[in-house]
Amino acid sequence: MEIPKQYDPTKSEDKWYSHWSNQGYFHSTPDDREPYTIVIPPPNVTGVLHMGHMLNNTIQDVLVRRARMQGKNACWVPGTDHASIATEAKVVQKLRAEGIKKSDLTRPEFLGHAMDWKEKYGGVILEQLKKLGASCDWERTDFTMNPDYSESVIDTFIDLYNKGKIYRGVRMINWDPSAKTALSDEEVLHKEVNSKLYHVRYKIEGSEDEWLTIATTRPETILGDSAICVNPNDVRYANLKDKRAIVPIANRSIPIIQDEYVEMEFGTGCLKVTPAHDENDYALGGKHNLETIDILNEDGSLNKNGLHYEGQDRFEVRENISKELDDLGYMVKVEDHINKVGYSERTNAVIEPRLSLQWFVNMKELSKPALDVVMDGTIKFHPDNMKNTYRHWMENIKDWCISRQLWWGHQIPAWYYGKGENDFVVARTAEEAASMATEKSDTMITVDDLKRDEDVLDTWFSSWLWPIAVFKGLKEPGNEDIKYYYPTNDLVTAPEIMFFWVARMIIAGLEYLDEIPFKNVYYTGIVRDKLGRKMSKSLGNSPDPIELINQYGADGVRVGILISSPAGNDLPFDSSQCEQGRNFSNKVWNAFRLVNMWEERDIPQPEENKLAIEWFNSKLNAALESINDSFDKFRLSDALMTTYKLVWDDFCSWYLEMIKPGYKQPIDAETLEQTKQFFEKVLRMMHPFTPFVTEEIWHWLRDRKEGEDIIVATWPEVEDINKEVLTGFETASEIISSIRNIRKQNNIPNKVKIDLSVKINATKADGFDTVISKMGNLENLEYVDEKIANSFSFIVENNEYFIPFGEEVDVEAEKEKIEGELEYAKGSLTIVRKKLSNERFVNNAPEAVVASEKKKEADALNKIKILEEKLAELN
RNA sequence: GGGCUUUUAGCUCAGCUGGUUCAGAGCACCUGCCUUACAAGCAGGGGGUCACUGGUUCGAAUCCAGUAAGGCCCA
Repeated sequence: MEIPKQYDPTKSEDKWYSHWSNQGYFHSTPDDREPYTIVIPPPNVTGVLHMGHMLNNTIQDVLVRRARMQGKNACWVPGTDHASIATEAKVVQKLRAEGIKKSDLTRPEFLGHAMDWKEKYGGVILEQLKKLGASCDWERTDFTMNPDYSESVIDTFIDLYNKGKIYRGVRMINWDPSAKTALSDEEVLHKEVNSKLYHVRYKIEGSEDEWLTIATTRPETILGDSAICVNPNDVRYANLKDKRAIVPIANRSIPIIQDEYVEMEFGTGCLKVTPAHDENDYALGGKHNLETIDILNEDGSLNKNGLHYEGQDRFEVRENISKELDDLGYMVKVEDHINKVGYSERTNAVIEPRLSLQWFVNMKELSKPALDVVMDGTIKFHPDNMKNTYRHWMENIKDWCISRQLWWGHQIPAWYYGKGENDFVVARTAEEAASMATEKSDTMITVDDLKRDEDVLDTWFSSWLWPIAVFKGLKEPGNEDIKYYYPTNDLVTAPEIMFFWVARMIIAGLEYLDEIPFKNVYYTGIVRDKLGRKMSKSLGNSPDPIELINQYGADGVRVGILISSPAGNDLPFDSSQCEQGRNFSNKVWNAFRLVNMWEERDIPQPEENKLAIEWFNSKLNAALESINDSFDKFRLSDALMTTYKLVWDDFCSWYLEMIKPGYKQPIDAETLEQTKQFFEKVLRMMHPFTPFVTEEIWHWLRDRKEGEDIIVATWPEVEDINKEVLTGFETASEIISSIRNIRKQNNIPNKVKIDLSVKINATKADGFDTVISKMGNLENLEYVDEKIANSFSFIVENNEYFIPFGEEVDVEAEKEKIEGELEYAKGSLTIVRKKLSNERFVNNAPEAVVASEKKKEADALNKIKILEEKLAELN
């Protein structure tokens, strides 16, 4: 059968993926084997696969496939999260396009639309993962709003509430005026922006023409001012004590207070205090008992406290009011200023600090044990230094705002029966709530009297249960799955998810199962483009992963993405890396074509083949040992690079060339069999990285029975490594390279056979002569006692090698070359002698080091002698 | 402003407890080759004051201090 010269991924990828799937290799059920479990960081249902997912899931698949081959019961649980804000925004947008307003729908109607949307689009990303080769257990695919999962989320809320770890209260929260919901601190991104610092003067109450000047970046909030604050140590403003100022435009009188909180150096040293719209001001307001004047509506426009600006957007007002202040003579000056502004992670709207009644999780107590298990190494972070960031956050943890003013999500199970702040109960069902409310209020309350909290829970309040909930560990405590698979082994995620998710999963795991959720956390880097920018949808600088797969094959992309992505380091991505990956597949494919075309014959095994086999066996095992070590340390790109070099350099460039029979010549049976076994081993080692091409070749290489697939083949064991053979080969390869060099420099074609004479000066190195003969295409290899006149020569380990001159030889060029080498040898001699003449070195350095320097000296002297003789001969 | 972290070849990175893996790898680049598995290839080659300054040491890319420039997180 004709086998194409180039490997075509499109012919094998879908075929093998469905084969694996049909054979049930991805599915796991508990048994006697050691489990190896990964839960996928659930991608967002609104998402499409981007390069970050590619990186993340390639890593997980590599880990899972290797574990499976190691005989572990590998289970990779996939799924998605419901992504409250993002999904609700998408659905609202879609409905709007159809002419439907969310406000015209009832909650159940809206949720119906949202669920339809999820059914239609929510699985896209999981389908895309299949293209990548992800060996997830699809039968276990979960979703954070599946009925069982949802019950666990609600139960958790109720439980934490009953334990007093969830409370409801008025706090300053992050308000997203676009999504019209509260956000947690983690969902706010702070960006540095060019803005302005407005210097505005306020008249001192009761004075003729006495003023104070404040500096603010937000002049629109002036209408919500309830005080001016100065530092009591600020002599400039000592005269303002106990006075009052008049807010411009609003013409309200406000107190001038003193507090050391104010930085004297910043701005003018006078701070306007707006307790309703700034976290720090809110604290000051509480301390000094100030009025709280809220000037904003939930959509970011001004309310009636905004006076004639009512209804205008906050940013319009900023423009307009600064003009008005200027017109009225209040604006002293406007300076350029760089400050940090918070943006909504999801909608990119500028966040408003807003005073609001929300639900919170008290994090102080919960976080303590979660900090400990990371610091004491019970859970390992890769890279390790991520621990520092984790500790810093955990030690400064704030309460977690978990309510969101949205419909898509888990509706908070709180039921209100009255107007009072505490007139509510937390319960699973309305009926339960009614009886609890009756008891609490001491009056008869029915289901009809109750109003359920409108809000839903933060999506992360459900994803933090992921490693437990996918195994129904809360719904059916102690079931087979949770006992077997939990704690999971490794979690692979991005560093920015550490607080959103990693920390909270650890908290939930310890709180509910009294056990960590995973043993290792591998933090991937951020995928960046060539210019170092983070790949993002908005920049449009991210290649479409599916396109890449079509172009280079899934294997090629997997290699391309892993070849330079050490844990925790950013991954500067360039599609040329995928090209390298594609080339790698092709290389192996062609190695297979070579082996495949050899004709087996019952002939004696040549000496050089025996040696080649012995050498490659040691080489492979040495590489395997190093690859295993890299895997253990989660250094996947190192593991891949070692594999890559083993396959390309050692297996293809050296081993196959060493045993390759002459053109149309047969190969002995023993060598062929051994070679196939080697091939199978390297394929197995490659398989986690390049699953498709290895499965394809695996089946070409031999006839396989049902179930003999590489995906379930065993990971090779490290066997004997013969160090002597390895060093012997090193020397031989140096000799072969030197021969090739001489050929090249003197235009001796590779086809032309040449003679090589060897003069042993030191120890005779190795038994690689047959290999050298073959690889150097030698006619004769002989040992001599005297130098060979009229020959090219080179030195390896103090032994001299001679290749007789052909007819036309440039003696001058040869002399020049030798002079160059001589120069170099003399140079190294002076360096070594300088070292050895330093008494303190000789006296203080360890013996071994001194001895090695002495050997260097001897070697250099020897080399100089040989070269000088050679030169004399040429003259 | 606080914490963490990085700086080694054109690019991306290794380099463990200071000294024979000490200046390395892959890619890119240059020069030959369409040699019979592979031009998605083969054989060669060039390229680095290890950010800077000082210190410790017989000896520093490696340890210490400072400086500079980047990155991340938090305020």
